Order: sequence, then structure tokens, then C-alpha cells
Amino acid sequence: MEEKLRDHIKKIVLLTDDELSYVLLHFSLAAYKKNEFLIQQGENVDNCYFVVSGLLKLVYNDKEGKQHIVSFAMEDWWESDFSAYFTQSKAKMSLQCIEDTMVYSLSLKNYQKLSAKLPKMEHFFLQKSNLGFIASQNRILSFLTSNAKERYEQLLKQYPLLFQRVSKTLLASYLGVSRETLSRFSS
Amino acid sequence: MEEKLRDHIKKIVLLTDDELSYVLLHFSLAAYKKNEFLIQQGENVDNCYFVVSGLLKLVYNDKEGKQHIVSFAMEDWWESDFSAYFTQSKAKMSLQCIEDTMVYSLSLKNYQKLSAKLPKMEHFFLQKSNLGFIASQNRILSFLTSNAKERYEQLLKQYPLLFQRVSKTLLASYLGVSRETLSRFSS
DNA sequence: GTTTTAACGTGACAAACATCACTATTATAA
DNA sequence: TTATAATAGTGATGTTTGTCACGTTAAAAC
Repeated sequence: MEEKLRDHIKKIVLLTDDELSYVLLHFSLAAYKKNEFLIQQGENVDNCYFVVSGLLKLVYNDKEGKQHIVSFAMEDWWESDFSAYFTQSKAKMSLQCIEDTMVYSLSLKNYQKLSAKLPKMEHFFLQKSNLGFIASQNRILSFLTSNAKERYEQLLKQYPLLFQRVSKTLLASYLGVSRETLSRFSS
Repeated sequence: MEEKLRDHIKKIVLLTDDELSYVLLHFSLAAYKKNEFLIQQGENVDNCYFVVSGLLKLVYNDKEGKQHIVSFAMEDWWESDFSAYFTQSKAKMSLQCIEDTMVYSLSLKNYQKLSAKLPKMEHFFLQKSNLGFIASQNRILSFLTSNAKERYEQLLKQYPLLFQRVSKTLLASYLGVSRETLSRFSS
């Protein structure tokens, strides 16, 4: 269990065993059941999460009650409503389990403490943030350059595993297309 | 000139005057004319840029020769093809001047050197990266939740200044809508 | 100052996509 | 096990948006 997070960090920064143990003290393990919320739209966001196992969706619910999936979070991914997390404001999005999920939680205080005490951890977070930014920009690019069917095929190619774990309704909501239109792509 | 970058950094991290002077040594000032390229699609990306004055566009050119604007960079913004910059690969996008522009350039080596030698600078870059990530996610959200006209009005509201400096053709390309459709919104 | 190029608006038509309605199937819960 | 809810496919229809074509104005280049 702990190995997952340990290995994940080691891939990016070289920490001594003592440092790693110290780092892990600042996380707490938690288990959530399918459909449970880690973050509720409108409430405070105390933690960001490292997904050990399971699957999460980061969802924005609009005024008409439609849900829009900003992101899926699978094993080894970091997720939160980062805007609310960093600025200590109310969540604009919900984070909810698609499957039973285990996460390591990191409070903002501990995030800041680790960053301040261990420059290597700040470096780790910077790498992660840069990668997240680049991934987001690629997603923007796919909205600019591709129509719904092409985005569907790109996703199919990039994350084939996702299609066995996520309903087409959710995929449609991630791709920004209606359930019906997406359904017609497969046929 | 130098004041701009100095003040920009000071807003986020507290550096001594000596530290600040040291930091600034790693940047180099450059001036570009309207339509000049800072980055050319397909070439190496040696620098990221802090915009002192002027206006840039980050553009992806697709196979059909259509241009898609991933981002505008105005005064006080950081820009590059960050994916290519960080991974030392060929640029997928071009960075080009919309107006005469002055920038401070930072090579990847100097970026890494500053990050390694001054934890405060790594902290600075982390803050910037987090903000960039959040901004990108908001843009994704606007693609998911809004149609072209709504995105147009959101942009008008968020960056009213942009409309005096950028042609409607470019705005359309940023919003992911055709020039003609955007033209019909104003009337 | 004239030529050339880019920018803008607009009509006509086609393509992409959303919405509504209905049915069938599969999970989930009682 | 049955009842209930979630998921998925599909036809019919309307809206949104893209594309092509044209004319006009304004700016840039020569």
C-alpha cells in the first residue's frame, strides 16, 4: 500500500529512506466506497489525493443540473479541486468515486510543510504540476483541433483501459458530447 | 525594464536584493518585432519567456494549415511550448508576436540552476505552474459547459482589453469557432 | 499614392451535434 | 426474486456551427 506512494515519489526525486519515511508521515490513508464523495461542490477542500487504487471523477455540476467531467483520476494520479485547495476557497467541483477507491490524503498544511522543509519535495510537486499543466493544454488543443468523434478516438487510443471501467455516459460527459451522439460513434 | 520582472517575482517570494540580482543574471532581455517568431513549430525550444511588453500568441498549426491559438501571452505572463521546453523535444507549437514585444528569456539550464540553488525560486515556479494548471482547467471547463457564444462573452468579460489588441480572426481561433460565426455574435 | 493584403460582415447551404422520445438490457437494491 | 434504477441504442427533428462565396473597408507595402 505504502509502497505505491513511495515508488511514485522515488521515480522523480531521490530521497533517503529516512526522508521518505518522514514524508509518508504527512499522508493519511483512506478508503472510500463507490459513489462516495471526497470533495463536495460548495464545501471546503482540505486535501489533495494520491490514488492508490480505484477510480475517481472530478465533476462540475452546472445550473441546469448537468454534470461535466473535468478529469478522471486512476491509480497513481493526483487529484483535487486544486483551485479551491490552494486558495482555501469553496469547491467549484466534486470529487467522487466511480469505484471503491483507496487514497493517500495530503492536507494543504502538510503540503506546504513538506515543500518548505524538503526542497526535493517542492521539486517533486513542481514536476507534477508541470506535467498536469501540459496535459491540460493538450486537452485544450484537442477541443480546438478535433470534433467529437476524433476526440473520442484519441481517448480510446490514449486510455483504452478506461473504456472497460467507465460508462459511456461518463465518457460522453468527459468529451463534451451528448450521450446519444457518442453512442452513434461506436456503431 | 528590469523592474517589471523584479516586481513580478517579489509578489510571490521574498528575496534579498542580492538574491534578486543573482536571479536576474540568468535572464536575458530580447526584443522582437511584430510577426517574428520566438519559437517555430518543429524546432528546438531553448527558452521560456517572461513578457515585459507587447503581445504573443502560442499557435498550433494543423495538417490542413489551420491555426489554433492555444494561448495569448500579455505583459507579465510566462510563455513557451512548455512540453517541448521541459522534455527537450521539438516544438509542437509556434510562439509568435502579435505586437512588437520585449521578453526576458530563461534557458532550461538556468531554470534548473535557479530552482536547484534557490528553493525560493523553485517555490516561485511551483506557484506559477499551479496557477497555469488551474487556468487551463478553467478553460477546459468552459469548453465543456458553454457554447461558442457563451465562451465569447466570458472572454469579453474576463479580458476586455484583449479585444482592442487582437483581430476577431485570432479571437475566433482561440475560442475554437469559425471567424464567420464569431462575427455573427457581435451583430 | 497606388497597389496589395488582411480584416470584417453577411447570405446560402451543408454538416455536426443536441434534444426528445421510446425501447431493451443490465445492475442494484429491497 | 421481484422491483427499481442505471445504462445503452436508435429514430425523428431542430439548433448550432462550419464552409463557401462575395463585397467592403482599412491597413500595410511598395
